Amino acid sequence: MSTLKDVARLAHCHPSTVSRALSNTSYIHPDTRARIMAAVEELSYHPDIIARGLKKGKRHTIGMIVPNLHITIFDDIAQSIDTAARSLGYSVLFCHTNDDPETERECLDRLRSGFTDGIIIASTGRNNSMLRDIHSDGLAVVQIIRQHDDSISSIVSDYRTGSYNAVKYLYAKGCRKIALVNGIHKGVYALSTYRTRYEGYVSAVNELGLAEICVCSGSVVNTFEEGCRCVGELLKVCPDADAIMTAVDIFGMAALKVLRERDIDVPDECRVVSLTGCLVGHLLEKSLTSFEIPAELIGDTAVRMLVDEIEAPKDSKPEVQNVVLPASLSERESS
Amino acid sequence: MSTLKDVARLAHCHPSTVSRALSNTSYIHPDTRARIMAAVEELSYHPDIIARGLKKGKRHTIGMIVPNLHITIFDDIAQSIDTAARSLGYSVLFCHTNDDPETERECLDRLRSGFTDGIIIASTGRNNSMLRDIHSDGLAVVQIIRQHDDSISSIVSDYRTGSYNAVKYLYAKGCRKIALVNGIHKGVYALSTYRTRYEGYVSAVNELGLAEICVCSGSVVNTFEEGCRCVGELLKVCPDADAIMTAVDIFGMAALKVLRERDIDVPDECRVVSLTGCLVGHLLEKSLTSFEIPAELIGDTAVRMLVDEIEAPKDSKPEVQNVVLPASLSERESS
DNA sequence: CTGAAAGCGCTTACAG
DNA sequence: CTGAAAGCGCTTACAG
Repeated sequence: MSTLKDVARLAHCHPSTVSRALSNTSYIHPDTRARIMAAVEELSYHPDIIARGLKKGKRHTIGMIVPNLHITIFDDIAQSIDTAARSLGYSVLFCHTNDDPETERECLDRLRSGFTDGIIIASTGRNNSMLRDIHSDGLAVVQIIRQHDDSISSIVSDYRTGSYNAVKYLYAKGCRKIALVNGIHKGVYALSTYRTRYEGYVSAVNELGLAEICVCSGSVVNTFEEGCRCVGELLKVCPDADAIMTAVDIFGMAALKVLRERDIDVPDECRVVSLTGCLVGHLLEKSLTSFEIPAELIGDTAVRMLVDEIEAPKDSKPEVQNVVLPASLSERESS
Repeated sequence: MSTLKDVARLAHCHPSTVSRALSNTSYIHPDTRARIMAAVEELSYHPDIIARGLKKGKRHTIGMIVPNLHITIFDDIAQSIDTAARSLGYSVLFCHTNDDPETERECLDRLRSGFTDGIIIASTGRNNSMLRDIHSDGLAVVQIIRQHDDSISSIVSDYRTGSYNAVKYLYAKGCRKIALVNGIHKGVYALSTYRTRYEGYVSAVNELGLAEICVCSGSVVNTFEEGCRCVGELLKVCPDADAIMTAVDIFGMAALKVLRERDIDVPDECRVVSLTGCLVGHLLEKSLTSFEIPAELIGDTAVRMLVDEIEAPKDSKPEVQNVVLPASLSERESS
């Protein structure tokens, strides 16, 4: 690992001259420049961007905190954040929390300690005051997928309308016993994504004069097994449900699995729709109708908003923005 | 963002004293310590770990370069790397390459520029000399899943044996027309993971006196669509194949899909086995028999090996280690 | 027990 | 056009 000094020594000039030559920040005599370039080559010198950041007060790194990658929308989001960040000259620090507030706190603690210029987070909502702290301490923050704090920018999808529309869509297909398998939507562990989906569902169902049939997960992490359990419970309560809406794809996959085991034909006897399309839906043997949340756009926009905030001069930070993107229906075999 | 200096000013002492108090590196008078702690609290001071690293020559950050998260084993590996790194006090910088050598080069260039103490990479194999350069420059490096360079530690699975065993397994089930849908296994874009699988397949097939039926993907990134195309081609060449082995799960899913479209019953008329289990297999409507590669163990071990190398004193770096882990058969509905 | 100084690898006014 | 100095936020011998 050679340093500026090493290059300077080899090129017979001052480190500051090397710095200037490499950053193209002032005119350098061609001979000097040539000697410097030769030395850089010879030592295969790579400037230490972090040390540069120390001086400039920038790290060129953003933190990304997501719950979990496995068959969730977050794997796509993570990739699009990485791509967008790289194109703007930023690196991304990856943390996953499994939606455990304690882990989340740990991640935030690290990221605030000089590692990043800003943070993109899909949070549990249980460390809001810490997040505000970090934000007012000078780090840029953008919430994605879940908005827990009005004072911090966010970019989410309109889950309520998605859910509402899903009921209407299924009703139009002739379904009259439309069930919802949801994430946790009440109590301390409730997430707004599930609460709003529940509300959208209830309002549509009431409007149409249908019965409310809803099973809510008992686990913070949405697993396949928990999905199977919920669908099983649902079919106990309402064995002749003719439609199942699931909050997330992995629950949708659980529904397809359980219905197949019970020899209930999809979609003829029971239709299945997922409210969070994460690209897995169209790969399934029986493909899953989903409301696709625009993962790539969310990642992309989040990075753009974050970097805008990071790079704005201290006295003219951009205003808090709360972006809401619609989900779009992808109709497939399951409905 | 308050600094050591701010704390010192408020606590009426020297910054170096604050530093010592916080790092517990020498005895501090209780009164002084109390004043310091109060100041830290009041300013909600968080030490800048990166600046600390500058002085100490450590970043406490590792880079992770993977091809692609989406329905691959890399989402599990990424999570386990994150978990293991965090537990050892390291953060992880995330990059994905889509197996594009140019992107990979870009990622390596960033990571070597002072961002990390070491790199975990599932590489394309087309930037080996750069990787060696980085390694001899003093950064720790560990290869995962794909080993392209003997001089750098690695941790992979025994793909050849996995593939060989899969043929034997299918033969024992009565299959006699066993096909392989592989990733790119020859030419400049070939990866050893696919080459060795091909070799294992060929040697088993020869041993058993069966015909070789192999279709190889034409795309660097293993997509569902390409999988479908390959399976389609395979069924043209050999319409009565009674077993399909696929290099990766997403090809396995493609096989299930195409066979269903053609009304070929799985497993009665044709069995399907994936050679890279990535946890998606058991979530499918018709679950997918897979050779499970121990993703968690790989991530975990990779971090441990990397950190060992990072933290070893300069004159006693650990020897190059090439770890090979077996894949284990998870028998499911598709076979 | 604690202060003052030097230094990690860089950048950037300030001179000349 | 380029050198010398100061400084980013921290740590750590060295004194006292």
